[in-house]
Amino acid sequence: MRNGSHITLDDIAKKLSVSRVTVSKALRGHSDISVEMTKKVIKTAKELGYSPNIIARSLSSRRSNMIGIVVPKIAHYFFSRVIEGVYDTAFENRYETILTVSQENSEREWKHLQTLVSMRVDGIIISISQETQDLKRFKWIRKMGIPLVFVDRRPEAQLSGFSTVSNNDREGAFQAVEHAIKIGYRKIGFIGGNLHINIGKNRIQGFEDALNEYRIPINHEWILQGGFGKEDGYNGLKHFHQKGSMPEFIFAATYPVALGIYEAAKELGVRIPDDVDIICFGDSDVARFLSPALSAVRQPARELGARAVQILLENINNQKVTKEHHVILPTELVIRGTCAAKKAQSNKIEIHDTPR
Amino acid sequence: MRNGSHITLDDIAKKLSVSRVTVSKALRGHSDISVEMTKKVIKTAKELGYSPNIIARSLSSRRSNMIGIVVPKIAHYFFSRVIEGVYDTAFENRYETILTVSQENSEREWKHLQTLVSMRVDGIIISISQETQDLKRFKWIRKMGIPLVFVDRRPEAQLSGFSTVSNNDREGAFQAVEHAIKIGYRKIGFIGGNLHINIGKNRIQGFEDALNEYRIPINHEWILQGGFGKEDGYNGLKHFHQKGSMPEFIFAATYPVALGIYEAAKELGVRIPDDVDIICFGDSDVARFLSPALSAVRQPARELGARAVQILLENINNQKVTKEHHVILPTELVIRGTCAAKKAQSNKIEIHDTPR
DNA sequence: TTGTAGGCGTTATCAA
DNA sequence: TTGATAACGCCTACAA
Repeated sequence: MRNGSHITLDDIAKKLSVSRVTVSKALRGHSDISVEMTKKVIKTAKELGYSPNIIARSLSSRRSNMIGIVVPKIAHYFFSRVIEGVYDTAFENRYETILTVSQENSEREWKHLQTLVSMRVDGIIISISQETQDLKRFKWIRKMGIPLVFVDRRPEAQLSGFSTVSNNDREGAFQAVEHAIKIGYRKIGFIGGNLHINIGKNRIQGFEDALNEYRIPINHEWILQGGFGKEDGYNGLKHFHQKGSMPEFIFAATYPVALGIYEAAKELGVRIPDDVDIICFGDSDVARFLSPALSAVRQPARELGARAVQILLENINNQKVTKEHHVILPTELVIRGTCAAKKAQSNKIEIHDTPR
Repeated sequence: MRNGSHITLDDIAKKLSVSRVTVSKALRGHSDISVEMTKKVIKTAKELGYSPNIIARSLSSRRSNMIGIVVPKIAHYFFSRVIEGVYDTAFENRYETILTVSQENSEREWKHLQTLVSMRVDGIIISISQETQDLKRFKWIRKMGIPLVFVDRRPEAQLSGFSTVSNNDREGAFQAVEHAIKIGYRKIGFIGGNLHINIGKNRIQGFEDALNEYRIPINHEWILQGGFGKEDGYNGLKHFHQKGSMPEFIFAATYPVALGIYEAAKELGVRIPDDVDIICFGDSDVARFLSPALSAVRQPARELGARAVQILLENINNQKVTKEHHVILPTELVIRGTCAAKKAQSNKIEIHDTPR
């Protein structure tokens, strides 16, 4: 908002010697106004370079036509696709999207939520940070009467009154681990996630379910939880290596975790998939160009975002009937270079002598 | 902006039997107000669950504390890093960022710019779409008195009154191609970009300068321009293949272009780097895990965004002295698997029989 | 230290 | 079909 040089409705009204209201209505194509008048108004608005003041409009109409979104990260394939879905869908529905990024920091997330409320967004979409445990903030939002939809990540704890859009995390993880078992792996580990967030909980659930179903004992030394980032994968593999106890196969809770594992493996001279094989939850556009090509549980990221917006808009427009929706989209197992077939020498590599 | 249930300054004022102004000042820590009063106000504000209405504040103060940013793409390593830099820097300066995405579409970009102006953002950062040629929109913004800074992509045509932040595109391209020449390549091609955008112009300029400097004739059949996307790389390589005239080495104008080349190569059975070697402008976090590991001209993407915000804020706060800044950040050549050494058999592969 | 008056640019309501 | 008036919630300037 700058040097007061902006043209206002009054400017147009004066020039045309009509009232401000007439101009306002004409510009919005109100049927009240004569066609002739409308044309005149639009013409001079253009001439004067009129740009409607959305802020004033929002204040007056008590409707901002903005939705807010909070994500943990942005330079991250999954989220950037989700965001894309959100933006495109919102745009199609003439909504502006206010993006905020928590950087996996719970405090920052809280600040962003408060800001979005202060901006009087009409609704909020959120995928929570890996640190977030506090439910108060969501109850507050609910009390404020602002519709909120969770995409992908949400608190695992009981929390009603919000719609959710997510993947079938348990099933996706199950399928991946089942596949690993079927090609012969038995020493199977898990890196990433945590239990207070739905995706962490459900993905490890799928992991355990698969092992149980095939009666494979779970070795808790091979389960490393914490966060969803690259550093978690990196530290995880290093940890296994250091302890001299490496699983043959690792299920990575997210794509960044898998990247971290690639990174550590390279550094340690651990060969993928020969020494440790791997699959992860979450695909990426470059996964098939990686060396080795990374297998993954593909999530319909873009659609996740799109659905979230649709549900949110529905909530916004039917404030009274606001029922909860819980959409679960299926995943798809994509097998590439990793997790393709168990390498012959897998029992050759032993605990104490990680090669290279 | 919802069901009118929001607490306002008046609510707090009434409860405390003071005036609205007192509350407003107290909440903003104005020195006018007694410590005691301030405490009381803050306390009841908290009790009532007060959330300041930023919209009203903006309208009244004629300052939105928002900056707008327009980028061509979001699920794109470079831009997501730029955006990250913008967000973090804006956040540190208590500015909210309104992100819009043109999806490489000039019309959409124009709409977004109008929306940002309508939102009365205090300033705008933009990296233009590959289609954008029209300068009128920028002149309009200038006339509106809204500071605007170009990051990375801007119109190549003469346009004054705006600050710019970019890489040393010519130099970066030059170094990359020079490197290719030094390791022995002579049949060198270029894919991506176009001449009406600075980065397209400068990168090919660097390319040509390098060839000229080393007195290597330029084969225009091996220069393919158009856009900056994956599809351009993909179509580019296919085109070379189809025509039966393949360079030994390709400089890709962007990282997505390189990915497109990888894709096409895989499909066609063209081997990288044996049949065609490659380097691209723009690094990525996974480049070193690609097969083969992709060499690149690294851009300080995050810093680009950060600097743009700094300059923009400076422009916003010194509306009068608003001088143009033109920051050019250096790039860094990162050699990995590709472009590492010329393969011996390079003159074996001939035009008509692209090997398997 | 606190309060009053006026205005920011729109829209909604009701009257002409 | 048009217009006058009163919000919307806050801030600035000035007065008490």
